Amino acid sequence: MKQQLKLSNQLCFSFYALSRLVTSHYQPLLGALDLTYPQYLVMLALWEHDVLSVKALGRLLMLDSGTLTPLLKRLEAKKLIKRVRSKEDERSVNIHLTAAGKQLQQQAIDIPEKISCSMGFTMEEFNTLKPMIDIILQRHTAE
Amino acid sequence: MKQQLKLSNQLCFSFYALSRLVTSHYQPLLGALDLTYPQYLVMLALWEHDVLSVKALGRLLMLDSGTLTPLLKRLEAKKLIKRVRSKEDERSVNIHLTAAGKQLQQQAIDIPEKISCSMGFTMEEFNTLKPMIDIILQRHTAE
DNA sequence: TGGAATTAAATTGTACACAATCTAATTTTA
DNA sequence: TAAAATTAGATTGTGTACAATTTAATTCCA
Repeated sequence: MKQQLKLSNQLCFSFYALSRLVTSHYQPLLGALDLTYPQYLVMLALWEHDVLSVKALGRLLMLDSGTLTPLLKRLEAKKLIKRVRSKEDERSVNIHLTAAGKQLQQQAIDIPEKISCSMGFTMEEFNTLKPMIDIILQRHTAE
Repeated sequence: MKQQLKLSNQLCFSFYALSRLVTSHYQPLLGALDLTYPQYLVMLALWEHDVLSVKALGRLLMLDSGTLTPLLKRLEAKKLIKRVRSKEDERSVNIHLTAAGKQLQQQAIDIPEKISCSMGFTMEEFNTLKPMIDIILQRHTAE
């Protein structure tokens, strides 16, 4: 196998390994809040937007209803959110935070700093990786 | 939530979204070979090393036996590999390629180029991202 | 040397991911 | 406006991930 093609593979593997490494660093912090990483992402989105349809959540997190529906049911079982079918469009389901869901934000407030610390990101890494990766993501999102 | 802390979150989310985006680009190519992306990674490792213990595979791919054992059973069911308990150490299981497993490499030979093309990676992205991410991975692997 | 500690896989259980399909509601358009 | 097409979620089925535990084999070491 040609060297260049092999390296290209490894870049994709690096993304895959890095994603799992990052998630593993969240685990002890999120475990204390009884959240998984994808559940935390949903909570982050709701803390920012307050109410979101399943479709809007899916667009933000790039996840489909096959992933979100059971995840949202688990968050509802924990009393952090409420799923309310929209009156204007009965196909749509709106996700609301409960009081407990809103309060959880206080316990999550220092997670980003702890993760950054735990991962040991440098300023240079942050400033280089974030824009470069987001450009790649945008290339395949906008159409 | 402070701006800087929020951005740190989003960097981790970018990693998570990018990893899934990359995998989705492999899917149509690997589907033709009846492989998933993690199965393809195992095959890549075996094409390079010929024989590997489950432990060695786990070290290379950063996956544990809870993930690998069922995955390897599926590859064995497809007749691409053989699982052979080691004679020297009966705790260990060595993974061998079958003739079919070796031959599959020919059908996979152009996947890296197609992925690079499909993802639209630039030289600059490749040359910046690969070393930077691998340094982050190494920080948390070596101890 | 023989019991304690360690190690390698396998197993169990929970939670994503995602393709494919289904159902019900809404929009399009002939 | 009524049938066709589209849309939003839910469901089904397969395959990871990974924590926690178990089993069997090996190594340590008192």
